[in-house]
Amino acid sequence: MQSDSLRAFKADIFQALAHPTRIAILEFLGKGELSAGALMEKLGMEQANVSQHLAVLRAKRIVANRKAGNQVFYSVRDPIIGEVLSLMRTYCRARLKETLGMLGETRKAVRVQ
Amino acid sequence: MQSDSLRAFKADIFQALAHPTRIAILEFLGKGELSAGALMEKLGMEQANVSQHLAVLRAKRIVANRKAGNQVFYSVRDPIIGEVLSLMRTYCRARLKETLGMLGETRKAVRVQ
DNA sequence: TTGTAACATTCGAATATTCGCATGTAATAA
DNA sequence: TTATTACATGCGAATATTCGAATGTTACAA
Repeated sequence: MQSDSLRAFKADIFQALAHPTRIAILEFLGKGELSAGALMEKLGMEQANVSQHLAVLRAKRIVANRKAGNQVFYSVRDPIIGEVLSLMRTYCRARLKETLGMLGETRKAVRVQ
Repeated sequence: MQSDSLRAFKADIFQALAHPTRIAILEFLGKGELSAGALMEKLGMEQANVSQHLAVLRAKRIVANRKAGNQVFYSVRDPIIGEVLSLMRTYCRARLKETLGMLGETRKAVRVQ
């Protein structure tokens, strides 16, 4: 049986992944290390906002940060996170496809009417 | 490039997984269909609370429900969810082990002092 | 020293989540 | 019909998350 504290830990990590901006950050970082400024540009969002989301990912130790002079470079600590995101992408694509398929059936039904 | 709506969808699913009780529910359902009452017993929680968490999982279409007379049986719609949880378990176990290891190092360091 | 670029943090308002408690509903038994 | 079992839902308080706006901090250049 699984301990409650392990479940709490998992829930904490899922919570950290439960935001579109943080998912985007982790997807960008999956291709390699990036500075906070580069992430900000790629995301097209406010600097403070990106920094706040990075703080969430740092607090949960999902990303590591390396200072290089003026800049701070971020990277994903464990590649398993990338696998989790990849699996979730597969899942969501299948669900969306299913939903669109259902819409198609509805259209057909309406047309037949 | 990935669409924002796909990321929002993923974030929504992660949000649904971001609670210890819902993780426990999905782990129990991973072994097979269970009634709401059986889940309540296994979880040792209030009926209304379990029902609320089931409502969250239903709203995101992560679980299916089948009425049989007086009871409602729940099941996980897509086995990928089980894979996501399994991967996250691997991740969290590694992180916890790492943390415990660091504590060990600290003890050693203190001892050496 | 002063200035500036690159990030981080704090604060407050808006919003969302979670829980206990009470109540509602559907199926069935008496 | 009335009662009971098995779930679901509505409500309100406590708590957490999120964002923009303002302010700090650190490294380095002038």
